[in-house]
Amino acid sequence: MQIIIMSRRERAPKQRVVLEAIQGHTDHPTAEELYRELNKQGHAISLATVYRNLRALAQEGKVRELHGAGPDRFDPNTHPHYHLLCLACGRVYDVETPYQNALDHLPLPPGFHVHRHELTFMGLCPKCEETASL
Amino acid sequence: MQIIIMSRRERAPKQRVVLEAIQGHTDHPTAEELYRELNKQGHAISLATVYRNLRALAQEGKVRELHGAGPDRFDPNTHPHYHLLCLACGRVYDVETPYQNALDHLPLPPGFHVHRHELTFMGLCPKCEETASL
DNA sequence: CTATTTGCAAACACTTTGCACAGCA
DNA sequence: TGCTGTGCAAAGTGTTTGCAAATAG
Repeated sequence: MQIIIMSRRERAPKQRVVLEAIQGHTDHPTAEELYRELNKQGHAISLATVYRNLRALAQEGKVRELHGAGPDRFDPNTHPHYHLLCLACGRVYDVETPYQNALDHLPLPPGFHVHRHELTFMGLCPKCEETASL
Repeated sequence: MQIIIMSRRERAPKQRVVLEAIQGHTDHPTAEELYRELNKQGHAISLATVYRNLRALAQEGKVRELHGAGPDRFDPNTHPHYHLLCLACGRVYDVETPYQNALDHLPLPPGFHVHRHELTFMGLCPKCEETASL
């Protein structure tokens, strides 16, 4: 059990708000998307603060940054896991497949050391598979 | 010795120059790096043209675009293969490991279709493994 | 002559930063 | 008081684009 005593207000309220917002997502939102969502919900917060807190949370290991074409996306799921990028719409989905530890122990040229790997499947999502011309 | 006969001039000379330049690399250069290299070698070419031709070559499948933190990188090796990103210096290396076809046939929720996958190992390169504080 | 390619500079998309102020200890 | 967090606008980085000039067919 944990007892939390706050002397009244908290230290970095916007960071908590950003973290809670992204934790409500499985769809890997961009900073801009979170910013718009928060303001729509009545939280007065600037885009710069959303960026600052997302990057800070990433440093602390509480969210993960995803790079690709277009703006960076953020993932509240920090467990090792994989993604599927829809080649038609650009959305990023989580993939349940267990982390393939073996891949981190493949033989490599001397001097190289693998900490972990990232695996992204490229394909089509249900929403796009019919429409797809690609 | 090489004898070159051209019917006079060619269609998109700068594109050929860009392609040849990147084909001389295994280190996944950025557009800026290629631009500087070419001009150093005496080819008058603009950065915009380097970008335009790299993107065009990518569409034609003659080079591959790599996204990550910082500027996009370009890879003349279009065969399916993997990369190692050095977490210390940011350089990207090719990894010889054979393409794991099995990964493209893992069970997924209905409606998802995998075309291929991209796998990036994160770790340290020989140049950084000693220096590494990370 | 018409279509394509290029350079240049401007525009653009995304992200970070300087600074002044507000909030908390 | 002094340190941290925030907003705002400006600056920064990486990339694309409009347009006119050059070049190819």
